[in-house]
Amino acid sequence: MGSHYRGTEEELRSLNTYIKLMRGAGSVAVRLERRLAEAGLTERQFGVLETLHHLGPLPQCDLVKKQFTTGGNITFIVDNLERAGLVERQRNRDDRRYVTVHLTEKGRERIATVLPRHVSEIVETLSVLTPAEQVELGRLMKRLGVTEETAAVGRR
Amino acid sequence: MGSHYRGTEEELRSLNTYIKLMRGAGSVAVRLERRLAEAGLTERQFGVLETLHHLGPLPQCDLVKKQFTTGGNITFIVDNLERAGLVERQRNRDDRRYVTVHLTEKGRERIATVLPRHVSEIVETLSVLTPAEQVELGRLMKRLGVTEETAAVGRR
DNA sequence: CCGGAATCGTTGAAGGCTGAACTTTCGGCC
DNA sequence: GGCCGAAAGTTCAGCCTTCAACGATTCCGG
Repeated sequence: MGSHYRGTEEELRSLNTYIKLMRGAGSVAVRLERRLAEAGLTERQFGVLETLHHLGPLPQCDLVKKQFTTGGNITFIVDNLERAGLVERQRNRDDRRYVTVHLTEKGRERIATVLPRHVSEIVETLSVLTPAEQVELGRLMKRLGVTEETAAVGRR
Repeated sequence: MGSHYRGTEEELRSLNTYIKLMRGAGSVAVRLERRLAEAGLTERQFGVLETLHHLGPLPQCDLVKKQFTTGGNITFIVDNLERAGLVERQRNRDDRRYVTVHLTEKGRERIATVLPRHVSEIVETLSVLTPAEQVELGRLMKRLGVTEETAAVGRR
């Protein structure tokens, strides 16, 4: 759809914005994922660790809501984090349907070192925009994000 | 990283913008992918068809550059498009390393019906912003996208 | 108290993406 | 001409994601 679509002015403007939006967001995402990969974490894995870090142990259903993903996916992610020794599962005693996920000591250390680095990477990435521009970008993107029932996904 | 990160004002601002950026971009992408799926196309498949539609037959290496993806991925995408009868491969006679991909009649029909629908979906999605806001968003995202060698990806 | 409905988590199939190793083919340099 | 390196595609293993089907557990209305 690059530049060669013949259409109305409105269409060309929208397409142009759309392309830049997707390319830019992809560029930012790839850059951050690359840094996380160096620490042996997926973006989603990082998200789960970070949520547990700030909110404490949570059942998987809560992680589903926080991470905007599916139950099967959380099972998969927690499987991998557990295999890496970063979290542990614990069946809830009161309501045996729930499985509480909590950080291990290793998980706490990992997120404690990765989080600050990740934050500064984000700051650095966005530093090509002035503070006012960042606020404006946030405002515009929020309007785009709230569209109807499109709840899913925080990456891609 | 939702709202509970303690840091400098700069960090909080950047994180806030980052969250909204990813959520918004994801929301837009999911919405559009859903519509393409109804037509039996992946976003990447659509991208390849659309490129061939506008530029004519191309070797796969050119598709790699246009679609910002990897060689293995293009092979995979073209495999699927070929299996669906939408494109055909043709080994180049002058330089037998190249494989030229061209649309079939079925592929031409498919892209001819899907493209306009996709464009209007984009227009509708972006219509929550005023024309001026769209231009501004494009300007900001372009600055974010051009960062260094981060060439990859047009989605996520 | 009991049976259906809802919730939580798991599983497996299917699809897509990446990166690295590999084959084939071509170009250039001696 | 012959060899080396570069380029185009392919293949494969590994990972991530979704979706639908399923078992386990709890809730709730009658």
